[in-house]
Amino acid sequence: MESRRDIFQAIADPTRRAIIALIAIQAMTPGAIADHFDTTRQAVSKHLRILTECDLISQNQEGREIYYQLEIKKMKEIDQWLDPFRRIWEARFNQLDNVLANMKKTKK
Amino acid sequence: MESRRDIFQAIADPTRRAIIALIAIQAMTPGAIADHFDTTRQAVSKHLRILTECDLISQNQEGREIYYQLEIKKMKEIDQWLDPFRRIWEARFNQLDNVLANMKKTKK
DNA sequence: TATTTGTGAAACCAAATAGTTGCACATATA
DNA sequence: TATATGTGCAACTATTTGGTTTCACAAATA
Repeated sequence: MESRRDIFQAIADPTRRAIIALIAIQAMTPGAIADHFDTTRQAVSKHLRILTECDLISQNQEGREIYYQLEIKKMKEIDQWLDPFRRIWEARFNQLDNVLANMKKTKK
Repeated sequence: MESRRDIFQAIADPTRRAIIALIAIQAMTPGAIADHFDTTRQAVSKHLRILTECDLISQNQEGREIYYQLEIKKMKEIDQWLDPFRRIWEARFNQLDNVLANMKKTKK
């Protein structure tokens, strides 16, 4: 039923964020990933499904083992969403810079 | 009861992301914000409550009107979470750079 | 071949979520 | 003062979520 998954919804869950961080270093099998958490392997499997649905991760079958890896380029979409806000906080920072510069001038 | 809110959970909802983008430009009242959406004012009010709980927005009362504004510095936390991943995709990009450089060399 | 291992999927469940309607209350305005 | 306006909060509801248990099945291994 869930046709289109959302990245932001995907990274909302702390376990999924941990999975992302884990497989960012190197591809891992569901079993190996599950060993890092308190939940069952099946719960991890569901998380992997959700992450796959929004293309944040991809799989690579080797025999009966399936290695999941992070699709790092998909993470860029979050970065892109952040971009206009980044511009705002950089502007604020520059304003602060000006304030400091003026303080220096006044001191002189 | 909701002790600690999570930024990632907060930005998971598309309406909340739209609210964030809206008040990033300038502070707005709940009524004015609600005019931009199909939902009721009360629903927007609940979203504002959630965004407030994780310090993504702050309020400023003026008479009977309450102006909500984005706490841009809180957005930086998302940027910081992204940081290790950013390092990864930049490394990939550099690798690609090397490939291109080598192709040039070979061509020569 | 029989068994173990690695995996996904279905069925079920408690809790959380996003929305609604209805209310209370303070601040403007007539 | 009476009324209109701006707001938050409580109660209720349908849906989604993250988890579990149980099962099916293919690939290794004895």
